Amino acid sequence: MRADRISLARNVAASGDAYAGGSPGAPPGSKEEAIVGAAIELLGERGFHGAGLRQIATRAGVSLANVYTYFPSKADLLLAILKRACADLLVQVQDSVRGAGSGADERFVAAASAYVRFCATRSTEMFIADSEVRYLDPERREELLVHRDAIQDVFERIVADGVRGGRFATPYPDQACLAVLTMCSGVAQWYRPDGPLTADALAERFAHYALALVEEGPAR
Amino acid sequence: MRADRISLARNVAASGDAYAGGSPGAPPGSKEEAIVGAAIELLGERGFHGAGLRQIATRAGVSLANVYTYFPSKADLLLAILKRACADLLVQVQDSVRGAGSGADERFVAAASAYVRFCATRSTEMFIADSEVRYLDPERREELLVHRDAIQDVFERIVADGVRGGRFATPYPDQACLAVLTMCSGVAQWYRPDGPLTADALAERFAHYALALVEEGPAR
Amino acid sequence: MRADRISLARNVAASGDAYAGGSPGAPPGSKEEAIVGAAIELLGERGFHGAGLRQIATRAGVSLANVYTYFPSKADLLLAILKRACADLLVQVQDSVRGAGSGADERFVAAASAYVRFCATRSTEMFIADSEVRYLDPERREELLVHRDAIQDVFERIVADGVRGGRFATPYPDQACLAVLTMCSGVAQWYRPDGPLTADALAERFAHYALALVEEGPAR
Amino acid sequence: MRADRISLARNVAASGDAYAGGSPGAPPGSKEEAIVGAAIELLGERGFHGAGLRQIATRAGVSLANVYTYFPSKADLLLAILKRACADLLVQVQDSVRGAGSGADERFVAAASAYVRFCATRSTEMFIADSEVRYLDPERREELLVHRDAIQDVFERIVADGVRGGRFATPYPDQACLAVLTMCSGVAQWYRPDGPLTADALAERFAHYALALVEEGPAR
DNA sequence: TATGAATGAGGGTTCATTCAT
DNA sequence: GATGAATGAACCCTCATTCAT
Repeated sequence: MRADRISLARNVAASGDAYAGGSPGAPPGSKEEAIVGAAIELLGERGFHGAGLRQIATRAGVSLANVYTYFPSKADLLLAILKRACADLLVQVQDSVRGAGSGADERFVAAASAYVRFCATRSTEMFIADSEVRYLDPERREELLVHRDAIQDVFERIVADGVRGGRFATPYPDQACLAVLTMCSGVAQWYRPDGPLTADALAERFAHYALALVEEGPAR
Repeated sequence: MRADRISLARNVAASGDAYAGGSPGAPPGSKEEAIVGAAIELLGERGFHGAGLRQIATRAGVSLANVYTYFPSKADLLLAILKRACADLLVQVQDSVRGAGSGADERFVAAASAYVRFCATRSTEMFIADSEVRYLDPERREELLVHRDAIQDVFERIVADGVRGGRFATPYPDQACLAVLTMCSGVAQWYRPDGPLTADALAERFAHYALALVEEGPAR
Repeated sequence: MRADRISLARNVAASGDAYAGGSPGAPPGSKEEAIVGAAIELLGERGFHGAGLRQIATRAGVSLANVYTYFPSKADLLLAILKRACADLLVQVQDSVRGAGSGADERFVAAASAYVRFCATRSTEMFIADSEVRYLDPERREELLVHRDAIQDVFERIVADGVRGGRFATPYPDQACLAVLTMCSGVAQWYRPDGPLTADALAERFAHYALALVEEGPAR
Repeated sequence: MRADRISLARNVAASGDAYAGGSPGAPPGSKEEAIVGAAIELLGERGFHGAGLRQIATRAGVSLANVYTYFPSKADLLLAILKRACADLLVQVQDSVRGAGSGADERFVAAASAYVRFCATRSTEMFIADSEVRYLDPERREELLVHRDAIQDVFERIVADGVRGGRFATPYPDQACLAVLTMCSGVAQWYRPDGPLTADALAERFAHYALALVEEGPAR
């Protein structure tokens, strides 16, 4: 087996990529930020039920009880992390689309590559978002799904446009969209910043795959 | 939003698809089988750390202590489940490939559709395999990765063949393979047997996407 | 101040009178019995919210977790204690009434003295019953109130009889009953077995007071 | 069961009668007064160990830390409440006695009815006084018992007078006194201002019972 | 094979209290 | 006077596991 091969199996969820900030909410250097950072790490490593608040507090250099100064419950801590990540992702995708040309293919590539880039640079959060949402109670989960559906909408609209305009030949646009998002989201499961590909290279390549999935054609 | 849309976000990991048996090991109707079945359900619903042995035992209609008659630890129970699923998957993929024509594209379609079909019919187990392997200790995890790498190998060999024979145009065969597997594995996260697509239809469609990803071409 | 005076204030709820068994349920010498005994003591000393399960377990010589082998929750432990006490009390009062003569005054004296005797001999449990019921959730509380209302009924029926027969002159039979029960129940708050009065002497005296409250008269 | 019956069991310690002021110490409208009021409510509802300072502060509309501006500890807050209630009670009983005729029976009725009236109008505080004193450390408890013994003294002196003058026939004056106080104190456990009796009516009736207990006789 | 009892460790959460601002 | 932040201890409860029966 070649040593540089990215094994789908062997790359699942190691730990360690630090929380690098993003959208505000917690001033950098604050205890709240430390808690969020530690929580992202530990939730990524051990999952929602496997990560204890005691460990999170310890890693954040904070007393256990003080976590409750910032987050009323463990579930709310998870929710806060995921809401921020989803909001950031939506913004980046939308910005990327806005900055692209007017063709459906250009906008689609922009969306997909922004999505993949985010899954790579914020991989732990995106990984958590995929794997731990289900442990939120319905009420909290709904808060998140709004964002996630919004993102899915962005893709589906572009693809629908592309199909209408004859640019994409896929006979099942939404199915294809789902396949695209599934494929791209999977990146968060195995991407390592120290791997053979940079986030940008990865994004470019997956955007290429995405185009293939919607069967972008030379039709003009 | 159309009612029949498959929301990537809203379909993550509900519970309930019953364990229907598969490879032997536990005679049907036995307590061991009941335990495995209950464990699959609960691991799917609550994850490894969220599912307690008490709940598993209760749902299986077995006393807690009796679980230890069949499995020496919780981790071994998880391992047993995943090993069986991976072995079954490997067998089905290999059988399917063997039953296909000799062309790389035919074998590739056979492999991908068998893979997807398995992810759909045994979705809970495959979902667990994706999300909970990481909680196994390295030793036990290694037992599993052998199977999973074997499957990845099957795909990579076919694609390499196809590229050599000029049937597939992808410039990065292994990357494409990874994308294919990621995309197909994702099916286990959102497939519902009561959804709009049968497992077979889904398999056919995703095999089609898979071909697109390796850029199967009309070159001959 | 005379040394032998019973101060209403100074005798509130010291601790220590051991649980001496009563109605079955837990075999004597069993861990369950030890838990119940320790719980009675500690609930008497510190109240429901003040008594920790750790202390109870420790005093019972049992591990904390093992308490849950016998009682599914702290509230259920309290409930079990109170149900048993109330049931025992009802039985003793009814037995005592049955064993008395047929006159309302005789039956009333029998009931009151049995009641007081129980409040004295099982003072801790009766004290808890008075002071901690309110911390039970409505559902569990209702289970208890059935018994307690049954006891109140016994008294009210006898008094009503006595009034009808001209034996009791009280113009407000139920009010008087309430006063009687309040007065008798209060015994559990200050009675000490090492005090100047035996339980029997106390019972006799309070039965006398009770008669005064319903204004038992020389009418015949 | 008649709907208007006062069930001894069902009337234990509901919550809610507001603190209406009384002796000074905290200017009306002040934060201190709000804290005391909220504390009375919550101590009545949940008991000393069940009522948290956070809840008290919240209900008082005050920050948690600010509670410590007025009371050095939770125990001191309880002490302050009970001292004030006991002092008020003593004053009212003494005033009532002073305003009565010179006969032992008149003074006794005055004392008892004042006592009951106080137990009814300030029922929550009196209820707390009965049920939560025991959680005070000995030192603080002693501060209270002074007041409570003083009240008991008032009754015992009157009864002793009455016995000496042949007005009361009870052979055990102090025992009877204890029974009277127990019975009257019990009012705080079940009296509801929206019940069938006004505080005044109740006081009159219980004073009547009290007379019966000391066997006030037509002897002259 | 099957089970109830037993346990140490740890789960999330709340406690009364302190202190710098 | 007033507050948000911070903490160690304790809360009730559940965990995976063991063992005698």
